[in-house]
Amino acid sequence: MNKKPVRRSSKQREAVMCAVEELNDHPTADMIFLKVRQSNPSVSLSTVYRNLGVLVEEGDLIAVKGPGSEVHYDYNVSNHCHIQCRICGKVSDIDFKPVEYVSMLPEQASGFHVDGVSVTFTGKCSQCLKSKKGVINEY
Amino acid sequence: MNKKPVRRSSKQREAVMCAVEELNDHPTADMIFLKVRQSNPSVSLSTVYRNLGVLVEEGDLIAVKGPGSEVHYDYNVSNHCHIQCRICGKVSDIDFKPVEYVSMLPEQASGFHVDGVSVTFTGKCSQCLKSKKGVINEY
DNA sequence: TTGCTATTCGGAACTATTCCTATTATAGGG
DNA sequence: CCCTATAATAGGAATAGTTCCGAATAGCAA
Repeated sequence: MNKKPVRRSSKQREAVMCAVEELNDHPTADMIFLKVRQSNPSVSLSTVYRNLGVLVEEGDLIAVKGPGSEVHYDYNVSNHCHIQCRICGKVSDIDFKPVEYVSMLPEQASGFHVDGVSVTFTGKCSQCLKSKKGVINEY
Repeated sequence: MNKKPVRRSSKQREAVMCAVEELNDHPTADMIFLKVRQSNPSVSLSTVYRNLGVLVEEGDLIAVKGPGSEVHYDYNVSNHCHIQCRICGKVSDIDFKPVEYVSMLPEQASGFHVDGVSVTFTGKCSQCLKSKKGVINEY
């Protein structure tokens, strides 16, 4: 029945969790990898990815997908949503509780069993409003 | 200053747009490619991608990103949102108008100039609720 | 028709992520 | 404290989805 494995602790997993908290700005896997490497140079990229997956599965992190191609990770697992800059890809928190809408919608969802919402705003951050670089992804 | 090119019509672009409409169920680039190939076997995958990009840019299509890794395309450009099945990846429309919330939020967005929202629900579709396959992406 | 350049095909390149394999580390008994 | 089962690791290969490139073609304005 494919039961989930018993979790064991590991230095690497702790280091990954730590890095996300210290970076404190919705880092990508690559940014986390670089951060972890600073204190723990032998950690591999695949270890970072595997542990991010585990931490998300355990509910210790949230994975945030926006218009860009990379996944960002958030250690703030409370009910809130995000905004991503179309130009630099930066992700910020917005204090808005989308989960209130979940309970409203299951019946409209044509046969789906609804278990989550992701509300992601897009726009341009204050820095990118000044400088005029190309857009990373125009939706 | 990187001004955008003058658009020309092309058989291929029309075929791509047609395919999205005919498939009528939030197809991915690959599904669109296969559909276009049926009537137009010489069209290349890169042409499909380029035209999807153009059509999205022109506002003729919407690109939908969910928990899966592929982008889905929607010819319904009206104000609504989506739900995606965690298991099979299927995307469906939900008749709910997220744009009403956009105007509420710019000031909370800490310096961002907000220009869009994407509200995507996740869950399990009726078909996948019966059969018990593995989840494509667990957030 | 001519000239400009947007568009095309086809495949190579790229990027983010996952998978693979041999090795190491962890935790729960005995 | 040692044994055993198996979770986790490093490192690199493999994959998937998408973008890029270059030479050839095609749309459109003059």
